[in-house]
Amino acid sequence: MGVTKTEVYDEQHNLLATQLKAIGHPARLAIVQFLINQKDCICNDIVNELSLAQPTISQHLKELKNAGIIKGTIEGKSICYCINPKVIENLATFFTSILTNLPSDESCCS
Amino acid sequence: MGVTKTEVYDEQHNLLATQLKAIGHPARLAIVQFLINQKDCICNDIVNELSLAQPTISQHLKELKNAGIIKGTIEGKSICYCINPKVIENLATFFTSILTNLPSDESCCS
DNA sequence: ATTTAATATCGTAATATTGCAATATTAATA
DNA sequence: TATTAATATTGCAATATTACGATATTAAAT
Repeated sequence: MGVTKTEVYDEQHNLLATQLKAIGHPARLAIVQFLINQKDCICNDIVNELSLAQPTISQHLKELKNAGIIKGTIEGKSICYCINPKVIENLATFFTSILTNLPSDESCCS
Repeated sequence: MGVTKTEVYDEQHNLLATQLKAIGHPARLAIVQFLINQKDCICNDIVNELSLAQPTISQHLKELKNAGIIKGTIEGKSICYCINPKVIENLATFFTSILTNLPSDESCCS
């Protein structure tokens, strides 16, 4: 089949999964980290940085944008892509809350 | 092609991407959350909880295990699967560090 | 030793993803 | 308005993922 049965889970789950999946690719992770380190964040710089063709990177940027990880604004001939702090905050919260909810006594799998 | 060019990125990147990708699926996310809420964490319970067939869940558990997200120990007839706190801690750190490294002034994409 | 219950593996069909060359679009500049 | 530079879209081949039925394995219980 190959189709993820999204209808089985609730909205929150699917949203979170979409965001994690978007960052869960080395190219897109590299793009995210590049955006963090950079002040000016323009696609062509990324093309020079990563060993991927321009269309490939454009596609990855699109996916990151669809997932809400980055925002893009047209800036003349170029485009300015930036991290969307809210989504990152969400993800940070998700993982830290897992940590606090873990049973402190390792009764299992220890 | 369909092949991710992992050789283009460094080890750290690929590892992180693997872990994020593993959790970035609604079924596996649901499994992780189920494990958090549960004391006894046995596969058959998950089968009853999620609307997926047993082989499908077994496969997802395998992927989570391969990515190091969960650990499993045989417990008689059943298996006890648990969250691996170290990996979750890593991921939490990753996202919180992104937040702290973001430029406070929204000079871009504001 | 059989049976039963829990989980894993195999095989396979359907769909998704990755990557890129070719091409299109868009906006600044000459 | 032609040219150029930056990015997006299209089309496609190769591979990966998802899901599940059928079947195998494993260990407790009878």
